Amino acid sequence: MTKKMLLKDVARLAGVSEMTASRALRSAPDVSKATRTKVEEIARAHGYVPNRIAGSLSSQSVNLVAVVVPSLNSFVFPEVLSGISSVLKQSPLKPVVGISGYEMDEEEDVIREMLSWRPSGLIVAGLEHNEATQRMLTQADCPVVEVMDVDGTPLRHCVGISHLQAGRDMAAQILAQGYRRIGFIGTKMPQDFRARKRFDGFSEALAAQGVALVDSLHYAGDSSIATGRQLTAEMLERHPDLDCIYYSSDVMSVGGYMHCLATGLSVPQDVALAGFNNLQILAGLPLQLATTDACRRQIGERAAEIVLKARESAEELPPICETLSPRISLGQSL
Amino acid sequence: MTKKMLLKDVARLAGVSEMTASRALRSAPDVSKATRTKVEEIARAHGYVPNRIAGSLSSQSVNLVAVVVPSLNSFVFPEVLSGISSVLKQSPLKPVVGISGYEMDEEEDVIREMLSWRPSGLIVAGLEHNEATQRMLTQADCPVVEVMDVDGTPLRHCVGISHLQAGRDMAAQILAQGYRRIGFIGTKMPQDFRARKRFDGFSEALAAQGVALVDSLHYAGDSSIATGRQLTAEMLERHPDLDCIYYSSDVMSVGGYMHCLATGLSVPQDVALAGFNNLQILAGLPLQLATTDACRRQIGERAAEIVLKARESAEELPPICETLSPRISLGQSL
DNA sequence: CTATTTCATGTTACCGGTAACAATTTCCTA
DNA sequence: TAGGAAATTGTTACCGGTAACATGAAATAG
Repeated sequence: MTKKMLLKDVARLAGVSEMTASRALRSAPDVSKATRTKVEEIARAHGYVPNRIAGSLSSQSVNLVAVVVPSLNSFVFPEVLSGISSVLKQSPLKPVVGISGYEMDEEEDVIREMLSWRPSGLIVAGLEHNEATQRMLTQADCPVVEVMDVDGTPLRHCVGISHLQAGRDMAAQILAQGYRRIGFIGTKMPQDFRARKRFDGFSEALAAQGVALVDSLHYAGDSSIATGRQLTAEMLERHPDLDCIYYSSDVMSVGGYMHCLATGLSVPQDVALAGFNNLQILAGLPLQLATTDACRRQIGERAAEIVLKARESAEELPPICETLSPRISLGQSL
Repeated sequence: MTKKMLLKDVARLAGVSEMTASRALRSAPDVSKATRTKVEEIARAHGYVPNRIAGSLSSQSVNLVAVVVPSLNSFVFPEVLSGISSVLKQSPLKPVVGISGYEMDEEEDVIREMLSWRPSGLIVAGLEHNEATQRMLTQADCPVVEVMDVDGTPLRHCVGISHLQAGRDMAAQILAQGYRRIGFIGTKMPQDFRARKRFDGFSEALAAQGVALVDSLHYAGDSSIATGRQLTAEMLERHPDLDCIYYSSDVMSVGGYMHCLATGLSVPQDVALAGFNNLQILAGLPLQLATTDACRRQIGERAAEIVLKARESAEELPPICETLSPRISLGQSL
């Protein structure tokens, strides 16, 4: 109705000072029941929406936690987010998401933008950042938690799994099952450091057993079922004798499985398949595909807990680095 | 290094006034090349991150566009978001996402929170909001665009498709193919108004041709391939003679297809399947499933364009309501 | 060489709340 | 019923920038 309701308008209408109105609306203590009710009523009736910009500037506190992830399409980050949200719900903090697009410079911009709002915490995927970003994160006056990955040097707090080890472990499983003619298919490979680490751990562990990768494909584009299928077809055409393919993501291994379904190859008899992440799309397939659970939800939860703990403690929290243990499930495809 | 760099610190170090430093960092006009360079250098060297809270309070402008969607898990909203982002990239505006969880009261909270930051625009999925939310949106002093759906009364601007019509159209296609024993499977049905509308349009159009739905399942939980498979199994057990199932989402129809693969039913000979959204997961399957493209990306783009246009125009933009035309693709499953 | 612009920089006030502290009122207790 | 603690409300200053206007310096004109 009216132009803009300000706190002073609410206060005037309620016949109290701005300060009292402010306290009433924030349900701060030291306001009489009667006054509080009256102020709240008036505020509601007039659709007053407090200006948090002013409030935050004055109180020097912002109830937001910045969360920076590479992408929302990949099926993997929504679950991290959901872990974060569920923990933050017990607090006044709210998550705000920024997308870095697997690009360090984009990440720098996004993080600068988020920090410029002085959030109460920052959760960022990955340990790899450009120099400017590292400076910002080090100097940020809020807790910073790097998540997903622990292979590297955390700036301070860190929650994740070792992707190198995940790659090695899957290699061990695959070797244990007797496969020897093995291929690897990955996406976003120059930019997705974690996929890269899995690849490194994987091929290293194979090599340690005297097994060389027969073929590997590093596709620059996004992962999708369609590309998984496409790349699998290509690889199997080049090497019809492959007995196992390890993918950088479940999305891709599902694509590989679709190729097998479409061409009548039987899994794992003709070719074994293994992915990574334990995505929801694996559930419900006719065949259970091998994968590694990346503990995504748990990572989100722990990261949020660290932010909360840091907020509560008076002095700066000592660095925390949590390494979670991903679980491999062999399913029926290995 | 130092505690907190403020603009005044940068200014002092550069030997200029705060105002000049401010202008230099915002690349405002009226600053000499030399001064600008110097200020920028000092700011960068000391890792100065401007305080946008203060800046926005003073300039009464916030370069953020609030985007409120029900969920990020459903595979459908990331693409809307991506349309929004791509358009906003040509402007200084940045999207900020909020999740309403298919709950009107949660939506109210999220929208209040977002509006309290005084964004330059608000894009919200759906036309259904509780009363308090409607009031807020009406009184908001920024352009508000309701997206995805046009079946209802937009508050002001609106971009979407008619889900009622989408349901009717799919019914027509299914009837045209000669199917008569038809079932429907939907999820989130009390809360997902758009799925509900498709169902209504669908059954209405069938009824108009004298065909009654043989069975329909309204599942409260989230849609997933696994539940799609599960519910399909249940429905086919109850009604082995069904010749076609229409799902509220492609995720579910993929689940149905998985059931058929697993049990040896052939699609569409034994049972025809149709979904909705034209999600990316459909690509790469051995069989192309029938679906309706919901124009998600385009919806995001147009919504963002409306926000930009409203921002540029001096007076308030007249209401815009754009109805996009979803395209059905029959694929090979009908 | 002075008057008039133009360009670059500085000054002042204010954005809309809230912390900190002061003042007032209410409520007890002796 | 006075005196003091407790509960409530008000006053003042300030958060960290930026708009608007004022000022000073350099450039162009006559």
